[in-house]
Amino acid sequence: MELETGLEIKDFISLINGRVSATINRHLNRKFKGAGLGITTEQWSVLTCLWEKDKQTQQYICNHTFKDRASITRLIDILEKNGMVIRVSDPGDRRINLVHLTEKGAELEEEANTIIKDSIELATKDVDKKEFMILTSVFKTIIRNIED
Amino acid sequence: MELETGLEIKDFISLINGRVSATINRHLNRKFKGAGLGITTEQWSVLTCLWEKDKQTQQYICNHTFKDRASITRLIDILEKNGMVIRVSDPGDRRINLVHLTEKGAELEEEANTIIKDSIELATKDVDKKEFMILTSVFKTIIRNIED
DNA sequence: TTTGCAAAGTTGTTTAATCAACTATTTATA
DNA sequence: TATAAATAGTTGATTAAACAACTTTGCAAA
Repeated sequence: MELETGLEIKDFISLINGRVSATINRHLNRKFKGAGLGITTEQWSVLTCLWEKDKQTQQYICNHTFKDRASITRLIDILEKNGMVIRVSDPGDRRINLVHLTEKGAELEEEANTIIKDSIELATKDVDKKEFMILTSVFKTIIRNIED
Repeated sequence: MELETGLEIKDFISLINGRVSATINRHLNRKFKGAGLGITTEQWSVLTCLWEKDKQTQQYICNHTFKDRASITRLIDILEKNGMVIRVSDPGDRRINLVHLTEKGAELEEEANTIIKDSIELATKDVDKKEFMILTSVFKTIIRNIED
């Protein structure tokens, strides 16, 4: 099946079914597990927000991870259960939870970043920087075209 | 954080967290739902195998959708429950199920493909064909680098 | 022939995303 | 001030992926 834009539909299917991101995710989750970090890549994406700036609201974490409120509630449930973060109710606005890193959660940063960095370098071996920038810009266009 | 390849780590994060494929998936699932098709994009990816050639084994469907056996078992459970396909045991090798399209399942093809086609054209508006080909080739390289 | 191994599927458990409905709190407005 | 609307977060239901353990069936080598 061919599209009016001249693109082949099957070239789009790995994007639809998320084969590339699923492969990267699987790879990284195995590395995390192998290193005994005790977190998944989804939980890692929450922690990156806090490593950058601790004590954020759940809403802030939603915006920065592109996940919805329900997903963040449940990811933080697990992170809290596993002792990586704690919820602290904001005394100034009691609707708000400020998510605090624990020492255990803070300590993961370095090792997690090393794994991420190594994996990205492995994944993008032989990928030209210019080509990667094109991919990034195509992504932005697609998101702009269809988001919400 | 910068990588040795000169790539920025944050440009890779939307790939890790699958933001683009998740956005496409969400968009398509809403279109399918809006049109009352009664299938998800994951179920659609199974059906595409059968529309191309009916009466395939579950293993064949695994290979062509890049999903694992357990996922295919459950997707076919749902498709069978909803009357889109039926499992028929192969008399020549009783380990094998041949998955048959029902009339209902076969009839979905045209409408589903129209939705897919329209959505892809919307998503790739203003995306240059040459740029899309680069994206496809970068994907192939990444998968080759890290798969299994 | 039997013994063992490979192949095709299934099932249980955990993690996650989506969507809709819900509570609690705060802010705006009439 | 009373009421409505917006914001922050939670919960339930459904669909899905990953992984390991499992059953059944077929095949090959000893």
